[in-house]
Amino acid sequence: MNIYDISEKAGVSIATVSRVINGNAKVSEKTRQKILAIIEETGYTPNAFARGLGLNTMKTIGILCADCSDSYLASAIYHFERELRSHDYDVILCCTGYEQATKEKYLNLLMSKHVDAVILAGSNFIATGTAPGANDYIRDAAQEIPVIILNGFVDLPGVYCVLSDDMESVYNVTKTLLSQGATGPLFLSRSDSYSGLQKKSGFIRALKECGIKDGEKRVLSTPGSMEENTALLLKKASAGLKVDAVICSDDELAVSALKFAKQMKLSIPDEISIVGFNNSKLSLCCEPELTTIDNRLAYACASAVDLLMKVLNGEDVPGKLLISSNLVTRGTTKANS
Amino acid sequence: MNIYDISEKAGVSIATVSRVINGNAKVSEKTRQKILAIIEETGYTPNAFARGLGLNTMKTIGILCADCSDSYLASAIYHFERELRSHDYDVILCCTGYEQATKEKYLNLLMSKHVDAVILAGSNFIATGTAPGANDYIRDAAQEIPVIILNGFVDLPGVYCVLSDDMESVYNVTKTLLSQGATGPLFLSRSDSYSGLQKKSGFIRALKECGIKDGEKRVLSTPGSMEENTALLLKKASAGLKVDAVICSDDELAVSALKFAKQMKLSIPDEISIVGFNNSKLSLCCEPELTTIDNRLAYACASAVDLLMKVLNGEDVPGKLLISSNLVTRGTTKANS
DNA sequence: AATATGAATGTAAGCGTTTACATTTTTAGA
DNA sequence: TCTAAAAATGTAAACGCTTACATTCATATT
Repeated sequence: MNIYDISEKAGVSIATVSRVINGNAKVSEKTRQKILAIIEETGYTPNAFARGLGLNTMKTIGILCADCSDSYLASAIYHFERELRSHDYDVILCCTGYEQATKEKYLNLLMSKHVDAVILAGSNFIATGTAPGANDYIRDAAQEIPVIILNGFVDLPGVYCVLSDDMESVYNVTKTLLSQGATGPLFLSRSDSYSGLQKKSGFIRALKECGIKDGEKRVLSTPGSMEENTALLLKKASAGLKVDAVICSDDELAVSALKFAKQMKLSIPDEISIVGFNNSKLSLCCEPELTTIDNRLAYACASAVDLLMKVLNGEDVPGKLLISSNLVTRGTTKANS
Repeated sequence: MNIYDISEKAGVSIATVSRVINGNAKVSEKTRQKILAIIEETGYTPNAFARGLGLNTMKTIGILCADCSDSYLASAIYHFERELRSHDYDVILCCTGYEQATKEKYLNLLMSKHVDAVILAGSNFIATGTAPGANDYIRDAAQEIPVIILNGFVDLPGVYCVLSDDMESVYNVTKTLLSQGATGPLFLSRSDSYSGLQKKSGFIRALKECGIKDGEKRVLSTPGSMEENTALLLKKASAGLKVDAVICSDDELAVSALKFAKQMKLSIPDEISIVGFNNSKLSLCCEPELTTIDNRLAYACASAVDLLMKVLNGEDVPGKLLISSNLVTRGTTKANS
């Protein structure tokens, strides 16, 4: 069943059928109805390949993420998909893992499939080290199609970044904890991703303003499993590091901190405060429930798609969009007076 | 940059270039190398649409899931994507939500994009009620392309189901709990999905074998949020229902049960045992950590993709593949003697 | 050296659309 | 009623590939 079959049944040319399908050219109401009826009746759907060949677009957006089983990224993908589909775009998904070479490979793969744009979900796509040209693969891609980055920032033409103001939110919550009397604040982070660095610098700035100089020493980067994280905290504490407030770069780390506090028999939040990040489901599963920074992912994703649609429409948009976060105060911090 | 450019540079015909690209026909080693060098040098990638048009396949599998932010489904998608990509297939993702009409709509949409097969991730794609023809949309799709169902079963030609043996695993764990002396077992479930029903029947069978007749009364279906679930349990308990063992159809429900136990000041696992399902990250975040049924999702997904590849190769494969689960015993049940 | 055979390569049709341009039909104004 | 302009429709080329079939070239056999 192809466009010729339809045109034959309708007694018109394929051009007319095509025009009805695409709805962008004039067709008399009578023939339009007739053709629509036949399409309906036969269940005809245009061949997407042929269409793509002709138009050189397939209304498809590529999403790259390191690991879509990560709850944060999974949520991001969920929101992206919903938003994009509401604009009639398909989503092709690519989980790259965390290796640079793989990221580049899959980005190129998506490019070769002629996606209309690509979304890099997660700040890990941005190299933060000093390796020169580590972000070239993004620059190259952006020369051909729009590139959207969620929670990362690089200043390149054709790259549009949507990020939560992590620095600000960590700064604020740290200030709050310090003002509540904390003297042993700690920042627990997973890696030096772009957003990790942002958060860290917010933390350090807050410390500095309160007269704590060697903030760097109060930043802990930790590799992996919940157990390891808890163990690391225990080790530091037994080595004499005072800990009465832990700000974490995600909720899972906060759970590690929670376990640490329980093992140290510290009462929460009186003797120790804990703050998570992302307001994930996890934050509701703990005892007590986690105070956490809600970076409004759904809103960020919707904004990103909005922005992308404008770009695809040729409108002028800024290369950077900052989304403000909310602190959700629950059981692991003192109520603010 | 297209195949003509390459053929010109190489001084051969486009057919030869095509043969080199596809590697399925004989080309002399000398020309092959020459062409490969030019492809490498120019960075040429074949146009996927044109290719699709010619082959009527785009090496793309559609994955339908209700909600990819659900941690179980997110993991499933992650594993599917990895496996499929290792076979050089792309994944186009579709989150349908839980409404029947939307599921059908998106399935049709994927069909119209000429995906090579479609994976329905999650038992919620199977109607368990008595509505006649509720699964017709699956039957129709399966007439055109292979349909893989994860954790659901319908007996239809062209439909291949990969499921964990939920009935068996719930039966086993229930028996164990009963043998450990539980007299107030409860099955906590989210809805009457296919796998929900399987689990339920395993529970009831175990009860029956131990002389508990009205097993149905010990099955609780609960709608939604963690709070509501906990509240429901509290209500039942205060209405006099004895509860000393809760088997849950997912880990999140188990967390609700955990909260219930804590509020009732029941000691875990001495006065109450709790069993979750899926062995998700959540199960490690609780205090104590959850005993949970590991349905070996990664293995199931890999098996499903294996099976799919065979189907696409025209090999004969069974329509049902059962994956056995493992009980992971942690802090919420007594160690088995 | 002539021929048969098989390997390597080329030619051209086809895949199902979109769309610029050409043609026909309709409409409106005189 | 005739004509000019506008609207509707048709024709055919293009998109970039795959592949059946045709052709050329190399090799082995006699």
